[in-house]
Amino acid sequence: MPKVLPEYKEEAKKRIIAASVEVMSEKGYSQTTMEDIATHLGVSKGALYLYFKSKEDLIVESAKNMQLHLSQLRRMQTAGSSTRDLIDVWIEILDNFMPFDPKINTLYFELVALTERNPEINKISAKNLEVEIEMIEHEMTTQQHRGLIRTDADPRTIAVAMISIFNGLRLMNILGVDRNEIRKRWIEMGQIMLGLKD
Amino acid sequence: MPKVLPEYKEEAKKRIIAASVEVMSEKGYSQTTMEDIATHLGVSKGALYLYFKSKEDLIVESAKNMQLHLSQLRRMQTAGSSTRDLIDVWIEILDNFMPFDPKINTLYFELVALTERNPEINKISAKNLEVEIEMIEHEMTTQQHRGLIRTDADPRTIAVAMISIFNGLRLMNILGVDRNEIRKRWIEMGQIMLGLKD
Amino acid sequence: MPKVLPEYKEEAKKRIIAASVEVMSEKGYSQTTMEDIATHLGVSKGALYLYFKSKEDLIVESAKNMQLHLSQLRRMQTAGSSTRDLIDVWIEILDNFMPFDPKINTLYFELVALTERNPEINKISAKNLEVEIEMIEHEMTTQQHRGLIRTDADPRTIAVAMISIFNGLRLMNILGVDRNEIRKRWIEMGQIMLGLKD
Amino acid sequence: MPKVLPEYKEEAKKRIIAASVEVMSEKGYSQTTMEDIATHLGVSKGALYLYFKSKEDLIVESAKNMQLHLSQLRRMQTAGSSTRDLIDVWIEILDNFMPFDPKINTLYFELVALTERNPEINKISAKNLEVEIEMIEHEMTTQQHRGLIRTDADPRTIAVAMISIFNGLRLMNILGVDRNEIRKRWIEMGQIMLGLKD
DNA sequence: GATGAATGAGTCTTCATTCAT
DNA sequence: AATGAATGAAGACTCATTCAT
Repeated sequence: MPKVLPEYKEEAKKRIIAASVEVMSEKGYSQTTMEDIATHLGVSKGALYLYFKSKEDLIVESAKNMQLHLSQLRRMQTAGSSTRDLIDVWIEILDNFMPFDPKINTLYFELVALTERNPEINKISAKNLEVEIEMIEHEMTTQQHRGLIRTDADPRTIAVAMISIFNGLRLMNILGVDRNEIRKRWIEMGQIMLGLKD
Repeated sequence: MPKVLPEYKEEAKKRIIAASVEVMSEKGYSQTTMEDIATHLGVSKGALYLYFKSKEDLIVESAKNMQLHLSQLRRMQTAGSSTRDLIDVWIEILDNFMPFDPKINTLYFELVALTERNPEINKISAKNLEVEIEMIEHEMTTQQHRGLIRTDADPRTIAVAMISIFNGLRLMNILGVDRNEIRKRWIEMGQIMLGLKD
Repeated sequence: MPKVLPEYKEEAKKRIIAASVEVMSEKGYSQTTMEDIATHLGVSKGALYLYFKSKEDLIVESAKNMQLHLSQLRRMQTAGSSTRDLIDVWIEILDNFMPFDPKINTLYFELVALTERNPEINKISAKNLEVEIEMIEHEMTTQQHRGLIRTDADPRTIAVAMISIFNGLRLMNILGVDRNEIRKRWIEMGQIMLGLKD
Repeated sequence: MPKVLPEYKEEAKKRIIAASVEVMSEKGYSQTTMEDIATHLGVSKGALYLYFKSKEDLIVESAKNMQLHLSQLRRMQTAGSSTRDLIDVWIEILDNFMPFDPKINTLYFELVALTERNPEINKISAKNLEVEIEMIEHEMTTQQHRGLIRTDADPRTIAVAMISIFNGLRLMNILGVDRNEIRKRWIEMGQIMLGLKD
């Protein structure tokens, strides 16, 4: 009587994606085999194909999943208020969303790269990016009106700066730059961008 | 009959690396086969093994080669002088070193990712990055002494910002952000970072 | 609670065989999976194993089932009488037993082929064939005595001819020979074989 | 200097096809793996892919190859002359072209079946068949003019009869009918069809 | 130096079959 | 009786690598 419970199927997919991301983080995207993922989960290879129709499909879903982290940024934004120092929000963004494990950031770049050959996800990612920029831009506009940050800069530029710097620091993390160094520079770059220096 | 003339051998290697980068830009690193590269060059697969002892080896060399572009940045720096507006130097950096072809930037990320699993290149890249930061930092210090840029920021922070932003914009290029938009934001970010606003 | 009612079980088997033949006609024997058959029936794969202990078993039963069509030929024979033109009987055999759908004839050949690797069915089929030949031979003998067909031919030869031609025309159907062309040739071949010309 | 010598490549393909037909005759088309064929040839699996881009491709070529036997029938025809009894030509056709090995005939039917799902070969086979019919038809017409065979039958019908019977007898061979029985019936059917009785 | 040919380990994918519920 | 889920043994195909010529 019970047809496939969608919840169960979704649940299983999520677990597979999680395993997939874990293994890919460890071995690298192109070195990861279906076998690896299955073993990691303790199931048979065949089982993976009950939930994803191909490796490509699984990778694409995993990639979409990683994007989520990025787009969760938005939740943070509205937390900013006059009562808290704005720079604290800036700092929290790093602390909450930067995976300081180089393997994760490496995988992030691998999947972005993958994206370039897969128009479908490229579109999604591009859309996500735009939404993100607009979200931050909107927030910056608000803060400008409140007189809490510099008003001599296009709020969109500040948004683009924040995201670019964040991703640029991922790369530095991969290349071994120290976590504290990254954090310190992130903070000072924030002060400059937001105009909080002096 | 003398041993292989080193010059010739080096010449050949360079051509292979160039072909390799070209093909990888087009098809993606993990999709590129030795066959592809050989075909692109019009030689046999076997020939590649006369110059590189494995695919890994070839890729590593190709990766090193791509880093060059980045490290050429240094040449630019000393071009900055009081007679020219500093922002022009900043702009030239983008114009000269940003490959606006998403495929190239994608490959750049793929190779950085590759790096993470290959300690050897990771070390080299890390070293290159550090040299670069120091170079820019030194330049910024000079400019601060001349009073041409903001003095209320750690010159190393400015260096890190420049590089981070640059790489962050590579990602935006991959995700389809318009070239003009990127250029426009780069300029304004430069003005902010260097303290040239108003 | 009594054992499975044999009638029910037989009923179910028949339905599965029918579905199996249908699907195999469409996709070809070797391309047909248990999944296909189950889906076609709207049951689970596991259910098939309640009635057949293996795919091989199911196929063998399906093959036997197809042979039936062939052996039904016998019913026709006695229909021939002096009052009706014998050629009409000949024609009816084609009209009643030739499946003009190439897919069916293709499956017929596939199953005959399958037979060759399965001694069990091969024996059965061989037996069926022999029975058939004898049946027709007997009929032909009767007609010869009545003086309704040529008497200068071994009645068994006529029987073999009828069956061979019938099967040879299946092949022509598969290769796209037009239905009317086939029918027309069948009739003239009948006239020749039975000696009804002029 | 020597690019692939087409002769060599063709030579290799032929050997592979021959092995393929041999193994398929033995194990059946759908049970034959690339591994089987490679092993039979004493080469690696990979080698097969140097000559055929897929198993499908190899099978199709093998199928085409089998058709050749059929279409060689034409060579026989013109051999018929008034000086030799026509029935001898008829007999030679069986003796030369009927593979009395049930395995071969089985494979023949399997490949015909395969054909039905592959429009490309189906077209070729249909064309071959038509050519064959016309060839025989033409021959029969000639013989009719010479007064050597019955003139009260459409020569095309005789052609269709010959081919149908031939293929129908393949099936009997598969089902275990004795070689001598087949030969005997073939001869008498020939006499009837050609009108050589009495 | 260069190549055509061959290799074989590795990978994805399919599918008959089993089994707990 | 029936099913959803899982299994694992194949099997097609790829590709880095080797090597005789």
